[in-house]
Amino acid sequence: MPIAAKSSPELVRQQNRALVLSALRLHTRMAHTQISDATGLASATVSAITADLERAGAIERSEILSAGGRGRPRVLFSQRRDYGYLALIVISSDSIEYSLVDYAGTLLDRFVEPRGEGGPSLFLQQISAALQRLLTRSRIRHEQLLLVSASSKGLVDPMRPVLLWSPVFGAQSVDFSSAMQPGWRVLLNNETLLVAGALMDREQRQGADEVMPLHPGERRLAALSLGHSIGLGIARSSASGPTEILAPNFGHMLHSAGGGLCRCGARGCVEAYAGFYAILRNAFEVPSDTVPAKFVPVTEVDKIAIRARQGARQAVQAFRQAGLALGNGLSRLISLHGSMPVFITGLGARYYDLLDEGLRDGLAESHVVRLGGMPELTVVADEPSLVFEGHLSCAFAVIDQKIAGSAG
Amino acid sequence: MPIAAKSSPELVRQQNRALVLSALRLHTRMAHTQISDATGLASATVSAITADLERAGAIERSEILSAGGRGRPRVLFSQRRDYGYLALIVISSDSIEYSLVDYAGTLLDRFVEPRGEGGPSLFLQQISAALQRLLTRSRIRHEQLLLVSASSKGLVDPMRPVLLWSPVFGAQSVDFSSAMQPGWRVLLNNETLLVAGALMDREQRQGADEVMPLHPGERRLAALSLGHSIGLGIARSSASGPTEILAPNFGHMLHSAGGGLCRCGARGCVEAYAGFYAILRNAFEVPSDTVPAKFVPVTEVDKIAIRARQGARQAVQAFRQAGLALGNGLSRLISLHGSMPVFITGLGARYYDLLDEGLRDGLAESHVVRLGGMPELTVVADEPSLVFEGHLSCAFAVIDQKIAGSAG
DNA sequence: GCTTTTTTCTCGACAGTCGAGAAAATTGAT
DNA sequence: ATCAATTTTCTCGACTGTCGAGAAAAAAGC
Repeated sequence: MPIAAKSSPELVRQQNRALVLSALRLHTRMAHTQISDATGLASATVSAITADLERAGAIERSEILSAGGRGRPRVLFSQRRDYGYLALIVISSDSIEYSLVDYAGTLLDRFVEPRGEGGPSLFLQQISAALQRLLTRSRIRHEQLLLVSASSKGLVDPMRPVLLWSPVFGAQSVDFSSAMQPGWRVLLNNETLLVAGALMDREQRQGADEVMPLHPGERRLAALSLGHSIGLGIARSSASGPTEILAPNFGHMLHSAGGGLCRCGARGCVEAYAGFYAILRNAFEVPSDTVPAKFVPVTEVDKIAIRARQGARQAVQAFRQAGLALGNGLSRLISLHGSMPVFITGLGARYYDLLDEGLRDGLAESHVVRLGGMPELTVVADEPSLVFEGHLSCAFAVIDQKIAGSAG
Repeated sequence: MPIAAKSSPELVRQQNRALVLSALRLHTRMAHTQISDATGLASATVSAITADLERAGAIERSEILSAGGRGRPRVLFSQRRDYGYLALIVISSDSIEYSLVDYAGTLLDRFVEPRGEGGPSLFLQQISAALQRLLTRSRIRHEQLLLVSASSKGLVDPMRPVLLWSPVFGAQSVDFSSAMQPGWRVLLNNETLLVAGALMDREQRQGADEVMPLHPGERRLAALSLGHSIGLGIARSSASGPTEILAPNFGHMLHSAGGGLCRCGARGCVEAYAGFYAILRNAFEVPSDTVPAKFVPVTEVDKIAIRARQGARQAVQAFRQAGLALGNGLSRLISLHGSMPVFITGLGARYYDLLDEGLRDGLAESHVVRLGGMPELTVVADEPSLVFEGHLSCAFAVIDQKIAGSAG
């Protein structure tokens, strides 16, 4: 019931250890004095903490000494690459990508498997076997795996690693913890949530080129991923506490009551207007209560886009419909979450020229936008890299937190 | 740029002082041992902190000793009523209520003024004069006023005490800090936000009848205020950090693109279907692009409700329309903020029997509700008390935070 | 080889929490 | 009355933190 938890000197040390680790994550190599400047901690405190972390095996002194200038040469600290390893699982509708990453964040191995047939339990068995393979290929022992980080489109339980709804399995929930070896911790996040996290990370990294110990204040952004399905992630870096990221159910938020039939079985979802299958449906004037296509090759949508760019009325309309649905949806997002810049990504971002007008019109209809102005809309390419960055960011945040807590 | 701020022993003490103050706020009178149990702090620490706070003049030892039982009698700590005072301003569309409250939270004085004519600057002058009167009537010196806490319907800047949009002044922004004497701090919140805060407080108070130092985990709720305009507040008590409350722009979120004309000038807002004027408009089959009535007496809506309860088709439809708009809106809230119980309050809550069906139908249309189930819907009476409680809760949180920071 | 310069490291002071036990104050039994 | 029992409050020393200052280290320049 206490409004806040009690505090103690041990917690202070924990917090400051985490602070040092996060600074090191940002700059990869730092000297004693740099750490002190970046964190605002006194030099003596930095000494104590780096000693802790060195003893715990998480960081090490680099051999490379920074040359130039006179005076005692700096000794650089950096993460110990072999402190432990991280397995990433990027799940898409037709394949699964597995990656192995060391504690310094460098990619060691990667392979892609086509996604097998069958229900959740077979799916989890496939993943379990692939993880096994990932480790044996690089001769990594089980205990060295710090964390497994998985991502998928769909709705994820914010607390447990359970997929509550996904394009492939629908409402059949998938519990990833059951695919893990005993002792492994697993993280499951929505894919676009990771994109939002990565974008926020990039912004903060950019803002902190010069070492600045100032507080950034509140900062928010949204990532909108366009494709067969529609994903949205929000990142909020509040002044107090760590940045918070969430993936609301944007794609299946109600766009228009009693509207087009969606893959999820409901009617009028945003996705039923802006997903690839919806664009296809509208472009060919198929009745909007037609059961959606299971899968639409991008080349099909590309064809419609070409026709639209040539001015074909129905194709133009299909994209405009999609833009309007997205714009109305974003206006609701802003109504309920406040204004924030929106970054548009995913396969569908290549049609942004066709979506833009409808999107802006859809936004402009609402009170908040008329009042607070149009949010910044930016197209950002290379979603896969963003997903990768997001995985690292989330996973290492968890891992470093644990190190800070245990390393005494 | 640091992901989190650095920590230090001084901050620990600050945090723990705030903890003790909040415990005292909850239980009003506590003995040394009770404080220790409730906060989880060691007895010795409690001694040090109570000494601090006593010296600062924020708390005092009660004369009343708890009788019964043997052993050394407890000495009870409680807030010093005359530590300072709090002025509350509750703004509604036709009047303004001023209240004076002491540091223990008891109401000392209250009066209501009809709201004058004129623009923002006259409005602020009126408030300034009334505040002056509030203080002189109770012989309170300026320095004894710890905080001014104001509330209004409409959209409030989350950082500064500025009303960005209000039913009366529209988009003419009103900066409350300019109505304050130098040195006064002012808090401005949306009215329904305060209701949400108060409801969350009640829940936590209820859960903590027995002293329990356990963490409550994440808890969320929404307050929906029905009336001439539609207000929504969300309270989130996360495990880390204090409970967060926000008032998104729900009433003017887009309900239906190109729909009924709203007071705000936009089309298709939730309010343009569920506000009193909208119910009136629909009940009399007035075209939905008619400029809304400035003010609708409740008795008018009461009459429609009576007709609806007698089965008059058009009246029933008007309430059903309102219910649907609210239901669709809440489904979007849940899509973007996750599922949470909704508490319905405000003058319009008396028509809940007429709204319920449309509301549930409007909710049921969406994917999230089909997946996660219908949220709990509860009607809660006596909105003014909730607003008052919310004021106290927010204001004292700020005040106690400052005391914890400064009392050395 | 010595000074200058820059960085790292170490030491003592200070602030905070905690557990244990002393001190205080009341009840109840002798 | 007096004294033991009981319960609460208070105090003291141990421990863990952070911090500033200055010592120690190590390279560059003269």
